[in-house]
Amino acid sequence: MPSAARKRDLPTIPDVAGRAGVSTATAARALGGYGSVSATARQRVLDAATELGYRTNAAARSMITGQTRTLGMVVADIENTFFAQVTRGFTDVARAAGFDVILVNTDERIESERAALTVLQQRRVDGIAVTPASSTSSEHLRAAHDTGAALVLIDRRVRALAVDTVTVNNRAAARTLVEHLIAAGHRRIGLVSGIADVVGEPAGHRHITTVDDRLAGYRQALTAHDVAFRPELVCLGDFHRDAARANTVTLLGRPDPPTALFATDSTIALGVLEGIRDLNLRVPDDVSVAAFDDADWMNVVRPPLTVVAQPVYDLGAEAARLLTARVLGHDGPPVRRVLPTRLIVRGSIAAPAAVRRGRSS
Amino acid sequence: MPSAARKRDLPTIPDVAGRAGVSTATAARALGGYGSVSATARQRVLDAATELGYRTNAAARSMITGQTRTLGMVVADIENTFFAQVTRGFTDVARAAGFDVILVNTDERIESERAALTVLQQRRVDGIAVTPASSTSSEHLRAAHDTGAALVLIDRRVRALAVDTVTVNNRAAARTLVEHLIAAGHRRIGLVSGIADVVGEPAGHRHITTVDDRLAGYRQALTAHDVAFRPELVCLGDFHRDAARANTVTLLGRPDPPTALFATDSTIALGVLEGIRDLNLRVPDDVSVAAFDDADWMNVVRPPLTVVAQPVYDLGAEAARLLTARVLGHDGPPVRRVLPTRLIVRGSIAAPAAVRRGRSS
DNA sequence: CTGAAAGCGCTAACAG
DNA sequence: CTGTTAGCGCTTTCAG
Repeated sequence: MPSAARKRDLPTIPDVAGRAGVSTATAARALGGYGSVSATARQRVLDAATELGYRTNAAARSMITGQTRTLGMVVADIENTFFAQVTRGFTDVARAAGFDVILVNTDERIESERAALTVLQQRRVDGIAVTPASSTSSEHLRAAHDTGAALVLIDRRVRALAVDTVTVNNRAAARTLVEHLIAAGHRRIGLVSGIADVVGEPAGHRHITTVDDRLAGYRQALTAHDVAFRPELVCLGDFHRDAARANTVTLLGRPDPPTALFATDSTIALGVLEGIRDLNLRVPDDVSVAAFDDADWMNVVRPPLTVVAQPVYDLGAEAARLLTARVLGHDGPPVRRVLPTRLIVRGSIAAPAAVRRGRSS
Repeated sequence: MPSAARKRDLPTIPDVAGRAGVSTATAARALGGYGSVSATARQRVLDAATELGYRTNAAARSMITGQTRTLGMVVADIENTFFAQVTRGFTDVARAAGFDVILVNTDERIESERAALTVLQQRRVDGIAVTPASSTSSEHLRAAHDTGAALVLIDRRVRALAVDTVTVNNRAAARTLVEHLIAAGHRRIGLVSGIADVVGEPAGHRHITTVDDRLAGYRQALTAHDVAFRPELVCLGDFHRDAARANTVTLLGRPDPPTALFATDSTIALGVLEGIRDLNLRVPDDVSVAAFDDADWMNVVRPPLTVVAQPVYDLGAEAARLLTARVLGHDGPPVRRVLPTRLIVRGSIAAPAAVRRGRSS
C-alpha cells in the first residue's frame, strides 16, 4: 500500500444500478438528468443513490463531456480588497451558473501567471478570468485561449488580445478626479501609483493599463487646465502600501512639495495617509488627498477621502456572465464592457494653503 | 454539433508517443515522471510534447491515481479581509505543495456549506478546509471526511468533529483585551459581535465558537475584576458593518451607555466607528474602542485602534500544511494547533470621562 | 528499459 | 423507455 491516504471507494453507477435493479445506462440517465427515464425507474435509482451515498465523479464525467464546469480566476493578490471583491462577484455568478472556481494568485509576477495558465489548461477549465500582470506579455494567455478555454480580462486590458474584457474608463475617471483637485486650486499634484515595471520583463516600461490610463487621465487634466506636468511628482512604486508610504514621504519632502496627492488605488491610499502622518502633516489643511477605489474604511478615516468609486464586485460578476455565456456556446465578436465610475466628494480636499492665504498661485 | 463551445482537441499521449516514436507507456512515463525511461527516450518524448503543446489531462490522471491534487476552501465571505488573508495563506502553501484550490463562499449559510461540501466531494478533492458556519451542524462535514477527504477546520471549532484544527485562543485574547479596558477604568463595556443564530437553524443559540469564546473571555474578565455582567450591553447582530453600526447607536443611546466598546472583528469595528460618528461622539474622549483583528486601516484612523492581533495568514498557511500532510499520507490523532495572539495598545482607549473628572465609579 | 493491454467511472451512440 | 457497448486519456500491471 502506498503512503498516500487511501480515499475510501465511493459507490459508482454500477453499484447504484445494481441496487436499483436497472442497467448502468438507466441509472446514469437518472443520476445525470439527461435522456429519458421512467418516473419509477428514476425514483428507484435516486433512492438507491441516496442510500449508498452516491456522488457523481466529476472527473469521469468531464472526460466524456469535454466540460469541467470549472473556471479559473487568476488575480494578483486575493488579500487586496479590490481583487477580493472582484473574486466575490465572479464566484457568485459562476456558482449560480453551476461552475466552480479555482483561485490562483500571481503577485503580479508574469512567471506565476504563466504557470497558473498551464495548470488551468491541464485541468481543462472551461474558462479563465485574468487580471493580467502585463499588458504586453500575453502569449500564454493567447495560447490558453487557442486551446479552447474561454477567456475574459478583468480590470486591465491587453491590446494584442481580442477577447472579452470588463474594465472601467480609468483615464476619464482619473481625469475627473484630478480636475476636481485643480478646481480646488491645486497646481502641484503628486501621483502615487503602483507598479511600473513588471517583474520578469525589461525595465523602463509601464505595462499595466490601469496605471497607464490613470496616469494619462492625470496628464490630460493638467494639460486641459494649463497646469505643467512635472515628472518628478509622479511616483511609481509597487502595489504595496510601504512603497506608497515611502514615496509619499519623498514627495512631500521636496523643496517644492505637492499640495495634493492622488493615490491610484485604496492600498496605496493607505500608504499615502501613513506617509502624511509620518511627516506630522494634516489632511486636508497641509495636503489634500484623493484616491481611486472606495474602500470600506475610507469613510471612517478623518477626514473621509474623496474618491472615484468603481463597481468592483460588478467587474467580477460581469466577467463571469461573459465567460459562462461563452462556455455555454455564445459566439460573437469580443465584448468590451466598460462599467461606470462615480466621483464621491468627501472632506479630504481643500484649497492649498497658499491659495487660502490669498496668494493665488 | 452541440451548442457548447467546442474545446479544441489537445494532443494526447498517443499523439506524443507517435511523434516521439515510442509506445504510449514510455511516453506516459516520461511525461508523468514515474517509472524508468532512458534518457534518450525521455528527451524525445519531452521534445515531441513541447512541439505539440501537450498538456497533461488532469482528469484522466486523477481517475487512475485517485488523487486530484485539489483542495477545497470553504469560507463565509472572501470579501471579508479576514477570510481573504486566511485564503491567501492557505493557497500559498497549497500551491507550493502542488495543490490547486477551489474557493467557495457560504455567507455563513449552513445550506450553502452543505452544498459546497457536496460539490467538493463530487470533484473528489483530496482535502477540504472549512471555517464552519456552525459549531453544531456538522454531519455534512463528517460525511465528507468519512468518504476520504482530509479535513481541517480554521478559526472555528466543531466539538463533535475530531479533525485537525487551527485556531487562536479566542477566550484568552478577548479576556486580555477586556482586562485592558477594565484597567483603564471602564466598568460599562459594550460588546458588539457577529452572528448569534445561524441561518437555517433554530434561533436562540450561539453557534460559532469564535463568538462564544470571545464572549466568554469578556465575561471572564468582568468576573475576575468584580464588574457586573450586563446582558443588555452585549449586541449580537451579524458579521456586516451595518448591523454593528446600528447596534452601536443603540448601545450608546442607552440612558446608561457603555464607556467602552469591544468590537469582535475588524468589519464590526468599522460599523462601531460609524455608529460612534453618527452620534457625533469622539474616540477615546467620549467612548473607548477596542477590537479583535488588526486590519490594515486600523493604524490610519484617528486615533489608531487598540486591538488583539491574530496571525490570520498563518491560520490559513498552517491549515494547508496540516491538510497536505494528511493527503500525503500522514496519519495520527487530530492536531489542534492554537496560534498566538498579541495585544497591540494604541490610542483608542482612555479612562472614562467620569473617572477623568475624579468621580471614581 | 520498453511495450501491450486492461481498466478508472462515466456518457453516448445505437439497438431493441 | 431501456440496455449494450464503446471508448474519453491516462496509469499500471505484466511480459519481454
